[in-house]
Amino acid sequence: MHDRIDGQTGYLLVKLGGSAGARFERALAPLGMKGRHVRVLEILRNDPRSQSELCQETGMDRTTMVAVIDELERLGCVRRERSLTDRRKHVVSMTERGGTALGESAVLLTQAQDELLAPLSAAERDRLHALLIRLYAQPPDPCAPLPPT
Amino acid sequence: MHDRIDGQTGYLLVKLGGSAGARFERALAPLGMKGRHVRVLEILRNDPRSQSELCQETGMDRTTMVAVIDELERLGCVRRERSLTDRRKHVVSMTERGGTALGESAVLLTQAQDELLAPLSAAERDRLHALLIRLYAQPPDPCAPLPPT
DNA sequence: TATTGTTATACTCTATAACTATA
DNA sequence: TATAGTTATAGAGTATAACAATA
Repeated sequence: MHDRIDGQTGYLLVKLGGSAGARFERALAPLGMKGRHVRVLEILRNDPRSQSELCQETGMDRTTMVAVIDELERLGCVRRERSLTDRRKHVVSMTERGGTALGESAVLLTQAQDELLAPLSAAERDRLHALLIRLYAQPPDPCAPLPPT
Repeated sequence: MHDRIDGQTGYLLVKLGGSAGARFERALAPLGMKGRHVRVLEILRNDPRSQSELCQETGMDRTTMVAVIDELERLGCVRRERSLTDRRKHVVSMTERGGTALGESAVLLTQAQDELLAPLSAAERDRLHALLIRLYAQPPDPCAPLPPT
């Protein structure tokens, strides 16, 4: 009796998620970026988006998005322009420098993930991935209102 | 090429950890408690501890611990007393009411975990648990400096 | 001097409300 | 009137610095 919550699967997930998140943020620090910047750049890789579209796709608040785009602009990774068709909108597009930063971040993040998953064999990683996908795809309460990293 | 970070195992872990954490916090809300209160109560279940001992065992900052103990005291779950042997220390002990609250929280958290793991069979849950334990026990950078829930 | 607990303070992240300009 | 973006502001959560009491 008296199952301690600490040590159970759900809590392990919380703790590992937290430490994985911290690990990824640490990996990105040399670029002066955080996870949320990368997530925006990944969306912008193919096509420009308005800020509100970026909000919808990331789940971020629009006031947070203003700050994130400000920071990406300051880093030279992104450009803001008035939309010609709807002058209320800012079209955000990725610059060449943004593409470079995105590539660098992918390298750093992949490396950090490899370190994180180092204790597992390739087959075990695949099994873990498959199990997590199953959890993530859960229909009721589908992990929707996520604290965005 | 161009592996998107989104969708990879490490990022799944971050997202699932976040949503699992939110789920647990939501489950505890009816008790007026948060995860960190439960973690402290679990430690106090067997023996009283000083605040600094609680800090060591939880990884929480001592200023944060002051607030957490304040809140638990206000809920009547915990009692602060001067140590007789070292009058600098506050001995924190769990009250009967704290024990009741801990029991209730265990029920709520177990229920929340069952919902979280619902998509998996019992065997799959065991496999997931085993994989997470392996990751958690990782020697280099052992998930130590964790954002405490 | 060092440690325990405390307070005041600051910093990050996030969200709410109010404003502007456009539609 | 509704929407896009912005600003100011406030609320959690956490951490740093300074302080009082005690060792």
